[in-house]
Formats: sequence, C-alpha cells, structure tokens
Amino acid sequence: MNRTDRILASAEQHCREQGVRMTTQRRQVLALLLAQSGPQSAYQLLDQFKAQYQGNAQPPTIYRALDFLVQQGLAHRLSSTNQYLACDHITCHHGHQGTVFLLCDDCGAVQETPMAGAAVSELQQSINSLGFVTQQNPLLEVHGRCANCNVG
Amino acid sequence: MNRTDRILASAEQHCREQGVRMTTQRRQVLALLLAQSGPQSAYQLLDQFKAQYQGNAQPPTIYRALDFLVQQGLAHRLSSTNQYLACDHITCHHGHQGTVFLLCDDCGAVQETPMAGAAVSELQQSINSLGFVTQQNPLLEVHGRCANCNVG
DNA sequence: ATTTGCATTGTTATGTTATAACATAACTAA
DNA sequence: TTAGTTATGTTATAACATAACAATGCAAAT
Repeated sequence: MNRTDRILASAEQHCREQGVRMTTQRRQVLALLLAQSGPQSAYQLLDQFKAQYQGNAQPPTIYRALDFLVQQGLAHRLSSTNQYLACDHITCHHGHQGTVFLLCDDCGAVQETPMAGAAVSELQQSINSLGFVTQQNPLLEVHGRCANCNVG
Repeated sequence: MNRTDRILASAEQHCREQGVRMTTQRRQVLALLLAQSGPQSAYQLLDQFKAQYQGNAQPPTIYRALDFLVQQGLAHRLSSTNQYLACDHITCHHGHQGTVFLLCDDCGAVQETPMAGAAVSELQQSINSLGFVTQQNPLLEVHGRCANCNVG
C-alpha cells in the first residue's frame, strides 16, 4: 500500500468516525491533492479533475469537494494565495491545535509545521479573555524564503 | 484635531521618515478606511472613492493605494475575507511583531490584538530553525463569534 | 530653468477566483 | 417504499485582482 492509498484509507476512517460521507468525487479530489507535493489552485485541480475523472466538471464540483475536505481537516486552504493542499498530518492522530505554513515566495514550496504548544495556549487565552469563541484551529500563513532558496 | 486627522498626520509622518510619498489618492483611501470601524472590500472602497473623490476611478487605483498602505503597515489585508482595514496602531510607536485578528462570522466585526510576545518569539524560533527567512510580521486571522454575538 | 529619470496615475481590457440558484439524483433511515 | 436529507449537475454570473501600456507629475542633477 503506497503513501496515497494509506492516507486515503485513513481519511475514509476519519469520515466513518465523524459520520460523514467520503464520496467518490471527494476522494478523487483528495487524491489529486495528495498527488502533488505543493499547493494548487481550485482551477488547477479542476483541470486535472476533468482530465482524469470527469471531462465536463464545473467549478462548483471542485469547490464543494474542497470545502468538505477543509471542514473535515483533511485539506487546508491557504487564503493568502488562494491555494489548497492536503493536510500533512492526516495519518497521525495527535491533535492539531494550530498550524503554521511557511510559504516560499521564491519557489512556491510550502512547509507545514505544528504551532508550538505554548504559543497556542497563549493565543487561546488571549482570545478567550476577549470573550471570543473560535470556530476552527488557527492557521498561520508566513511568507518568506525557504532554506533552499536562501542558499542560492 | 479629530481621530482621523490625528491618524492621517501620524501616517504622513511615517511616510516622511520612510522616504515614501503619501499622495492625495493614498491619503484619500486611508481616510476611507479610517471612516469605517470594520473591514471593507476593495470594491466597496472603490464605490466610496468614486462617490467622494473621483467618479471615474478604476480598480487599479484602489488596489495600488491599498498595496502601498499595506506595505507601509498603515493598513492590513485580511486574506481570508478579501477585506482591508486601517491599522489600529498607526499612532502608537511600539513595534508590531505580530498581530491577531478576531473575525466575527456573525456580525462581521474585527478586533485587532497584538500577538503575545512569548508566542511571537516561539514562532520566530521555530521558523528560524527551519532556515526560513520571513518577509513580514505574522498576521493571524481567527474566525469565530465575538463576545457580543455570543450573548445573543 | 531644463533635462533626465523614476514614481505615480490613467485607462482599457482581461484574467482569476468563487458562488447563487435551481434541477436532478443518490443515499439512508423509518 | 417512501419521505427526508445529502450530494451532484448545470447554467450563469458575481466578486476579486492584475497585465499592459500611455500619460503625467515630481525631484534631483546639471
């Protein structure tokens, strides 16, 4: 069983546990995300989806699948670049309290790293003290240059 | 001198110090941002700009001014909602290492609060340890419900 | 004062991202 | 099996953003 299949299986498991449906389309879109190391735009995914699965697919098809995957924590949306990628931690079962994405403006690579525990709890505390109730775990997008591109 | 004028003066000062030009258009767009408590979309600003300043203005006019203001730290862009707002701390001179925006999905209100110092340094450390070099200070957008909307 | 170079603005057109709205089909539980 | 809900198909359009090039304005050097 290769990496993609393993992650897909894990995602299906997750959906069963949550009582939500991992449909064919949703699995196909997740598979497309997993086939790439980097983030992709919805329309890039649409093109691939049309090429590989369904020639007449329209934007709502992709956006619906992406919305679902993001809601389930199986994918992330990078709002600063309008891109989507598979969650890097679908198979691990530690909680994801907060996530940091390091976005290289040079090469486009993205590195996903968990937000340090103390930072998350400090954040939560300051949010709570203002009476604010969060809907999702925080996702921080940091732009810059990755280690590779700094060497060059 | 009212609040808006005070902030505008502070912004002009900032630009002089930075050796960049606070032009009429840029000041007008900043004034529009300051006239609202909440965040606004580029096209909302364009409508107001046309109504108040220049009837034939086009999108690039607004986007250029916004880009400038954001670059100078005088305004922020909320990428998760495609909205813009004036920086809440133009007049205060403490550094802005990191900012958290609490976005109420109910009423649309936005609260800007500085990221706690320990969280920022922890973040910086984990970023640095990966060899990543950042271009801007982190800006975190947290969605949820504000204190007011939770009461109701 | 004049020139030169650069930053800013004007203008047209178009590219990109995302969703509304309604019809149809598929699934699930009673 | 049927009724309710969830998901998908389809058309159209809304919302967001920028490319490209022309014209103007500003500011420093001569």
